[in-house]
Amino acid sequence: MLPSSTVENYLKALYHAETAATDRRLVPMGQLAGAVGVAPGTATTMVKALAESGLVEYEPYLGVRLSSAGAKLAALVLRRHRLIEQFLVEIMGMSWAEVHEDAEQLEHVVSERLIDRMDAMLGHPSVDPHGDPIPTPDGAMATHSYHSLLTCPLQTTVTVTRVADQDASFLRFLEAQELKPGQSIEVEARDPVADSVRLRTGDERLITIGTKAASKVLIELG
Amino acid sequence: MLPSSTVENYLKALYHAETAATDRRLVPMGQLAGAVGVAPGTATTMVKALAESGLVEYEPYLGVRLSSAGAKLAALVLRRHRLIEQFLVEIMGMSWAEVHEDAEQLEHVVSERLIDRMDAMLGHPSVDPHGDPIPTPDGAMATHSYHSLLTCPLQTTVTVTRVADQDASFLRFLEAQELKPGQSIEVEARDPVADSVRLRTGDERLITIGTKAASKVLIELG
DNA sequence: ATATTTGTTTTGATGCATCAAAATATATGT
DNA sequence: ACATATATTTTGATGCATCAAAACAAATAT
Repeated sequence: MLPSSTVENYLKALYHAETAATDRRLVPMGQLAGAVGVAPGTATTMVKALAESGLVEYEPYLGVRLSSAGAKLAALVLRRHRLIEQFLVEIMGMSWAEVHEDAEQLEHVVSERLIDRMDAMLGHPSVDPHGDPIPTPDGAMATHSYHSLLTCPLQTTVTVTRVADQDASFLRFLEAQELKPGQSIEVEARDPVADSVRLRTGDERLITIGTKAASKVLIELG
Repeated sequence: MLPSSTVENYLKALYHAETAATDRRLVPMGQLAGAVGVAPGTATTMVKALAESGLVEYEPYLGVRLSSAGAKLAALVLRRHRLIEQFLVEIMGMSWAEVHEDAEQLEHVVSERLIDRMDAMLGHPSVDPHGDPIPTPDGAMATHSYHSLLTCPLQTTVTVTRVADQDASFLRFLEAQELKPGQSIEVEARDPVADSVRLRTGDERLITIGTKAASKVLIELG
């Protein structure tokens, strides 16, 4: 009855695809297949099985979306993943850049008991090291909507609160540039032609990053 | 190239079967199948595949034994298992009675990085919470030979050093009776007819346990 | 020594997750 | 609107791990 790692991974990928999209359309098969890392036909087959179990709604040729049961399950996988990341960083002293792959494996095998223990040791955190919100045990997740370095006001002090990318080298870059969640910065200027954003960091250094990178750094004002 | 959880479980079961036996004969298929929890035919099939990969030596109808490569791999799985158990008890404050199943799952997915980190946090322990020795990263394991409460001298203070059973209720019993590794006791008397062993615990309580249970409590003198 | 019991291997099949390539449907360009 | 390009589904097959039951071998009993 309990879903296999494979099922959990499909649901997680769908969850990410759905929340990454601005509108709430169906996720096309190709995109899902790409996210999970399988051939398109494999995703079709799997999605039909998931629809059979009531975890997704599938519209042939159009795409797929999570059912409420599927969304809840996805949230619980995300809860495990994010608590594990927080644990690896806070308790085990690992770098936020290197915990993703470990969490990716562990999330499918940790027992509820163990997750509860981690949660308690961490003081029931609401976000993980990347600022991603940690769903509650019943699958509810705070859905804050953020500004990014691309959309926030200029010349205003803002605080990095979340980083929407798990790539290790990008995370190491942010760490080196003092752009981890919690740190304060200011956007000096944006240059659409140069496709760049200029920042003043907390320690008054000026750095310039591309807009794609800037869009992944989410902030809140103040 | 890396062995599946299934392979790791077969090797682990073989390792346990081989070290549990006093002589060093082949492990019969039925026993292996039972230990792994599969039908006999399944074990035969799997063992032939393992032999193909050079991890075991297989003698049809007689049984199977680990090759040196297989023994090394088994030791590394045991290393992961035991470090995880020690971690769950020492760092996460879980009970020694409840960590086995969690470790059973985690041992197949923890990365080397994570295991090394645990090892360091624990100060490179040589035994786990049950007193089982932890193999080194190159697969070497201290093979101490122990007395048990069945074989040790009477009226002599001994120290519990290892418990050769992972059953949660047995472990809880030992804990309640102050018979965990490290605690000092004395064997008062043995009664072969009653199939029992009478003990005086550290706090001078007298308790009587069966010989089967007594044989699982390993001790050293002093 | 032969029959019976016990243990092992073989056989044929199943479920899950996957792929490549063929077939089909949808979208796009001019 | 039609040809072309792109995306999706089907089809047929594969690998791994498993089972049940039939066939077979080894040990045991009388």
